[in-house]
Amino acid sequence: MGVNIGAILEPKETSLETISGKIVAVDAYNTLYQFLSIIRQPDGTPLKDSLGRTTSHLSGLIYRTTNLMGDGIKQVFVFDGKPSELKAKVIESRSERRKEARRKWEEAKILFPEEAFKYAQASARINMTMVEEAKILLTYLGIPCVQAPGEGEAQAAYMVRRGDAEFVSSQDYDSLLFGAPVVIRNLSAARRKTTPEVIELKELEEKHGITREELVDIAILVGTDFNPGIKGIGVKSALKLIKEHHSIEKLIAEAEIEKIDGIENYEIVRDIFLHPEVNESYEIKWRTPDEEKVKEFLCEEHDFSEERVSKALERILMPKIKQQRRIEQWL
DNA sequence: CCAGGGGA
DNA sequence: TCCCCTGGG
Repeated sequence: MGVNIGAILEPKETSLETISGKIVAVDAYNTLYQFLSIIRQPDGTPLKDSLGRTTSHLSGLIYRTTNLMGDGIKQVFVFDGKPSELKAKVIESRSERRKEARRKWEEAKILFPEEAFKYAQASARINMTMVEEAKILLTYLGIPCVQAPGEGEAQAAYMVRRGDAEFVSSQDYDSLLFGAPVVIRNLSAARRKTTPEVIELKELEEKHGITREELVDIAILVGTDFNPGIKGIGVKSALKLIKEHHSIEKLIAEAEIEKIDGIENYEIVRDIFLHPEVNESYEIKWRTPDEEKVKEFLCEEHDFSEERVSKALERILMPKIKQQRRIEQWL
């Protein structure tokens, strides 16, 4: 998933307190996928309501969003639009991979139960219903949703560039290529073990002495969702090549690479990252959460525990009053 | 993933 | 308070 440039990045640890009061543009698809693949029983079965409908994505959403809201973090969810036709190959191969994983999952459930979970994870797929349900829940929570015409990460990056948000929240790095100044990873509830970390585009450029255009060319050499990349070239060697030659054109001209298999369409891919299609007239507005609607949707329709949902909602309606009391007592 | 309880 | 574990839907 996404582009594999992690090895040349140096994420900096941060904290929820640092992010408090700031706006985060959340890569919705990435987040939902994460929930769907991880929130499962040991045998790989996702959470389901009494009618057998999957609810893992809703469970993840309600608890995390309310936790972050309680910590004073504002979220706007950005949803994917139509995928580029160049993604057809990737989509096809992912679909194949999932089919194979599903088969292995069924097999493992009987023969190697301890392996079942990982195959279930690999077979996870976000469908249209899940996306619609997520939008409904977020709307009831008063969290704005922005629809991208194309790539959600491109839209989120644009929103940060415009100053409408401070970070893109995603586990993938693609939004850096789309020009997001700051990406935040591991944004989750406070008591998790993993700490949130930020990657700044400017720092990355300065550290390696490259421009974003060059970074995009590095990614193309390695492989993106829009092209396979050159076999045998990882991010380290791609960085070295581009630092030396500055562009794929020159790299080819100077005959440094023998075959261009896997990067034939590099000009188009480059254009996708540098000039993506975005919606410029979105509206971001936070509303007061509709407690009753949230409870109706989650508890009545999807069998969530009313006690748990109420507690989650309390976090947004009384955000961190405890802390204030403690300070008052001290004074 | 997150909630909540139990034990150190 | 922290860590670990189990269940959540």
